[in-house]
Amino acid sequence: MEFNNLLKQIIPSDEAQALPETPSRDKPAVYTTISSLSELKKLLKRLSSKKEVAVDTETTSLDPLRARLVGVSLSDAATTGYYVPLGHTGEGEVNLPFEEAMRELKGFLEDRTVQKIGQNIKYDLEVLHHYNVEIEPVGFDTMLASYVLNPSQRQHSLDFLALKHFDHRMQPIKDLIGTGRKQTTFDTVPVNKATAYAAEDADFTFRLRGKLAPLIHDLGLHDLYYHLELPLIKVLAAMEEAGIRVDAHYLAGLSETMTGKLETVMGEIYEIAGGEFNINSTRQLAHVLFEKLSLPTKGKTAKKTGYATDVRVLQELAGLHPFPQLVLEYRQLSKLKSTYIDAIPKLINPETGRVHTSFNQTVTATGRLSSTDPNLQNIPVRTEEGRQIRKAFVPRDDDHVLLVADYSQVELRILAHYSEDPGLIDAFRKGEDIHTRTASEVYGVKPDEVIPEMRRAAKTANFAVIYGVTAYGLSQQSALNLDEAREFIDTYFERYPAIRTYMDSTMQFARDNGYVTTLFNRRRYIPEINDSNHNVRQFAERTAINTPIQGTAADMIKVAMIRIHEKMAGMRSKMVLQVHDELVFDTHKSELEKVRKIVRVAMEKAVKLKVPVVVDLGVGENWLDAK
DNA sequence: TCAATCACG
DNA sequence: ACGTACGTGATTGAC
Repeated sequence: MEFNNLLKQIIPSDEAQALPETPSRDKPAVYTTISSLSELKKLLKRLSSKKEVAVDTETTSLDPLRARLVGVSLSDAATTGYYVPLGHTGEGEVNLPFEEAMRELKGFLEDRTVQKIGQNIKYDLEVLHHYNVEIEPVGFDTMLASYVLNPSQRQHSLDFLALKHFDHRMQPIKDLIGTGRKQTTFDTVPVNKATAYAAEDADFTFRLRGKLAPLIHDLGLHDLYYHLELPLIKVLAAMEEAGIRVDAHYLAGLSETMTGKLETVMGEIYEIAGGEFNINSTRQLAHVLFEKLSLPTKGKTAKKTGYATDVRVLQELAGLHPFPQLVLEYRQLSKLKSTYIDAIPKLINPETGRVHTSFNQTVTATGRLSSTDPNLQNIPVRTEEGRQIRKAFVPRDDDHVLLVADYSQVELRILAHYSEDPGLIDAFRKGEDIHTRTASEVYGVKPDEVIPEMRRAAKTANFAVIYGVTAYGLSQQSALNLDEAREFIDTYFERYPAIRTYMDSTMQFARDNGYVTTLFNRRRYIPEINDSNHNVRQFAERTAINTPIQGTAADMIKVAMIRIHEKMAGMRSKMVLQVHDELVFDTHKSELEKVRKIVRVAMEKAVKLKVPVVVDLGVGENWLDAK
């Protein structure tokens, strides 16, 4: 039921009259079940003369690659919607004949004269692709539009957007399929109820386009939206469909090894603790560390609910007692086992034998992608034990190899571009090792006199600048103490003076406008930049510094991905993963040189910066060896 | 559902 | 004198 009507029932009618009008109040929505093939043909014939039509699919699963199609809904005007039942399984339910109906729908969905509008249309693309149906052209995605308008907004669901933009409460899906253990699938929903639900989805998707498209235009987001984010949808859909092969047999072996190691470490831990306890429980662990063993505490947890036992604390305590080191080992091993070694094989799709992550395009505040189910953007690489897990990611068969391409120092190059700092630009133009150059500048020694310790400090400082440097933060991350960190930063800005100017002017822009932008005009609002609370304001300032840099890097790789996808059309090789500054390709051996060239050029020429953009390429029989 | 922890760029 | 790195997602325990 519509929200204003709900209110009308509980407040006096004269007050209800004062509520703002919405179209649905004036004109009740008409949602129609399409109950025969001839009706479908008639409808699609009428819709084929429209400029744009909203499309939505109803299925049996949130996972588009496992989902079976249950119905399709369409809308070509506010307050109207149509539902085409295809796979309802309830007793006495009437579906359209599947093959014939799909043939008609395919003709319409692939009719290039009609722009298709969707909400999270990547999902519908993947579902329909399973039935050999494309959606083209994709003219608008309401979820993606909402994200581009405000990437900090937590929700872009249709329910949320209908409430926000139309003050309308959508019918909850829970009302149809239930929740928890009693949850059913959409195919068991009676057709009449399905129509009310599904047609409403298409209706409000259509209406939202009318609201959001002008906003996209008004905020100068046209190019970002129509030439970057919207075309990326199909690229991501193809990557998700392709998936990556995982060697489950190898991981099973790793799991056995890990179990053995864990048992050994656990035994040693219980020995010292004088009895068994749950090492995973920070409360129980803190009890053992700080009461039984009387080790000194190193501060509270973030929310101050207890004493911290994180890696930094345990590393410090490791100098005093053998126990903390064992806990560190336990933590590392159990993390790898539960999060990766045992979890990933469960997500192998039995049909394809591969893992198909979901790349989310509407999550991050900066414009980056995120990856879930499983997250393939945080596969271990930093420790030796972790690297063994990377080896499990392999080419699809013996005719393929993995090709990895990653941007070299892309965020620092973007900083050089934005700040136009002469020293930073000079270093990149000469192809110098940027961290050695920084160490040489700050410590005042020749590059060949830079010792590893100096380079390490310089490297940390270079990252710190991108994050919005503070002396305290640098001292926590490096071997420098607070005073040394202060001095290091002072000297750093003496050597790279334009960086400080750039940081100041970025913060000033944020204070004046309430937002910052990337090179592609992606916008992130930072209202806290003028907050009266010092901490809140400083956090906002670091965000203001970091977002244009991280966000521009995200823009760049998205441009490259679209170009690469176009250039690789019809080839056997597939782009399969993106990890922020890295792309992974499952490459047919016969196409290796061609793919290499396409990828290098697309990535390096995605954006013209004032410094060279450099890409490192590697090839191997698994993800680790290819890097 | 939140907090703590830790995996990645 | 403030209290601090930027951006994510998954697992586990505790309530």
